[in-house]
Amino acid sequence: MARSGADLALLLLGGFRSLADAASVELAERGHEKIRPVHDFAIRSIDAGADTASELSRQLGVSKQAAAKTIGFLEERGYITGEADQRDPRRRRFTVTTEGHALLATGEQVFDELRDRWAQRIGIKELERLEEALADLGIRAPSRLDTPGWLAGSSPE
Amino acid sequence: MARSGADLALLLLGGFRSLADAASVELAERGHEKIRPVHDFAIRSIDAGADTASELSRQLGVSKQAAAKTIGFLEERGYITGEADQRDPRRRRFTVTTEGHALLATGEQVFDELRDRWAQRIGIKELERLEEALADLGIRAPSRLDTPGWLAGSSPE
DNA sequence: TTCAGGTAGACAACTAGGTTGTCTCATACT
DNA sequence: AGTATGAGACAACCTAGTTGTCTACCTGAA
Repeated sequence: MARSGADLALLLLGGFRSLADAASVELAERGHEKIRPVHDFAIRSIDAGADTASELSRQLGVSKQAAAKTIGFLEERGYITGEADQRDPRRRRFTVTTEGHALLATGEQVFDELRDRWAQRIGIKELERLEEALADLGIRAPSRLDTPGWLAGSSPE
Repeated sequence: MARSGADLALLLLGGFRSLADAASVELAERGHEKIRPVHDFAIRSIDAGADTASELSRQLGVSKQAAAKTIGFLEERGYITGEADQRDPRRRRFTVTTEGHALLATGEQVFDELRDRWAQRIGIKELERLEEALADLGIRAPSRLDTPGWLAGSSPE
């Protein structure tokens, strides 16, 4: 039973890590290796219209160079494909490939399966209650997943 | 309301980040800047007897070099102090200073205050229920807080 | 009593994933 | 036309870790 704030923080981190690590393994087994959340987010952003490096960097809140690196990785892996913009030759416009959409779908599926497994352990009602409590606390998806110093600036401390 | 596994993962991460970021700010305001969780863990380990770099590295599950860096930081900040071992001149033995214990106490306090704030928002019963649900899922403190690839290998994907 | 093996800690070089600054070049406003 | 703005690339750097190699020293066994 957690009684201290630090324990609560560790429970939340542990819960996330538990899901994340399991998902990582699952994804690798299904042919998607070395995928990080930022890749998923990037693909979604591109799909949603952030189809240039600069625009993606704004969407993800990282530097243009970081976005360019991510794009490089995704293109190399075949999740997105790029070609020069007709109207503005400076730009390269990217689109999500079938492979990219498959990654998104697989990722969703993997997480849903993990959630189902949790529901079996503590009951769907209890799980929904947990989700609701967190939502009630106004928790939202972090704008950035990483950030040097995200752990750096904080935590079980 | 979260219905997908990915959302659940983001809620947990968001919850942790929310606590962690707030704690970071609080700690800095109370005179402890640039403190990371690993520092807290390291100090506790040293206090518990892992008083050399090598032993600390084993306790924290990182390389000796990483442990040595952490020790260097903590010593420079005055949280720990070291002196040569009488019996084995290779070793430097470290002890936690008053300052170090103060950091631990402040950290605990900060997290407890943040938890109290959450309790006020959703009620202590609901919060305890959340904690219990996570505990029932067998969630435990991650053995390592960081690990290149902790997010790297996984997540909202 | 010597000597082999293991351990402590330091140094160097490397990796990953970001950062900032500077540059070129092309578009778009005035 | 001319200037401001934005795209993308390059280089250099940062942080927090890694591995490999080295010396110095302890310890236990022949």
